[in-house]
Amino acid sequence: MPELPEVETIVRDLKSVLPGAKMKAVKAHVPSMLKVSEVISQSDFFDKEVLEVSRRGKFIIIHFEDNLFMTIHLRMTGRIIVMKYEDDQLDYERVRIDFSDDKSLRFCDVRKFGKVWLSSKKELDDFTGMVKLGIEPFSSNFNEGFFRNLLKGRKTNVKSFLLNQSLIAGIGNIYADESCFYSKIRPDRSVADLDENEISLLYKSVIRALEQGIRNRGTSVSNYQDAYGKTGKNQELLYVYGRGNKPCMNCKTLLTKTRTAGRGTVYCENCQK
DNA sequence: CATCATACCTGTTCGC
DNA sequence: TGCGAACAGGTATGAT
Repeated sequence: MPELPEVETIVRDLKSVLPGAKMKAVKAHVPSMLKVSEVISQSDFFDKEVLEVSRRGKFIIIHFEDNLFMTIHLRMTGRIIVMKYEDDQLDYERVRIDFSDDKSLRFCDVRKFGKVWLSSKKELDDFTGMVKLGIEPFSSNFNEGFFRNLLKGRKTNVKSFLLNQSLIAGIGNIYADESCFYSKIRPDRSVADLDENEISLLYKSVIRALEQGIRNRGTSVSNYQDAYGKTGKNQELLYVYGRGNKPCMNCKTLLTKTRTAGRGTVYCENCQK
């Protein structure tokens, strides 16, 4: 659920409220969800100012002065809310970080898959697992040629390829299915069978799907909300994700729901070849 | 190395 | 209506 567009939306929200604030306290209601690297302690962050907020794949990175970093991954049901300082604990609140200026960041997560890491800059990549991430879809290096080279020699199917974070960072189940529909390619096709035209179309479709998601402040299909607790609008623009057995918006054929790459996958048998 | 299956969780939906 | 099974999906891990 929270995929690149949802995380990007939250990061933009955080950029407008966190820089300049100083961390005052950290409280992990579920201790296993807060990981502190061995070379620092959480008290090192106290009174340190937030310099900037950024994103890498589906990771949220909060950069503090003195080269200290707080990294957050929402996994599937994670949510971040920035609110005024209050003592009330939110539903499924797992980690609470209080800042100066009456601000409080709450990390809520029904299923407890999400994580918060505290680390120095030096160990940031290895400690969080970000080191394994592939290219950013919106980096200038990610052009059609790069995409073609990524596919070269692989035998996996299109869906698995798109979901593999070590190749391209940020695509999840929603945008993978939508990208396949845009490019009229079945998700279970082998990438080795794609012709030049299809590769080109798939590349453009990935960018189009992610851009549209960001423009609409994310897809709220289950419980995704931005940092202010508001839902996105992209769910109104989905062609296939979550629409199994409903008519294709293009040809009215009932959409097929299957399992590919271990995920629920929806596509149109008529439109996608 | 590449690929695939499974575990991690818990609220929701489905089938009988 | 009630209850248990299946499902939801991002990623680390282990198996092949």
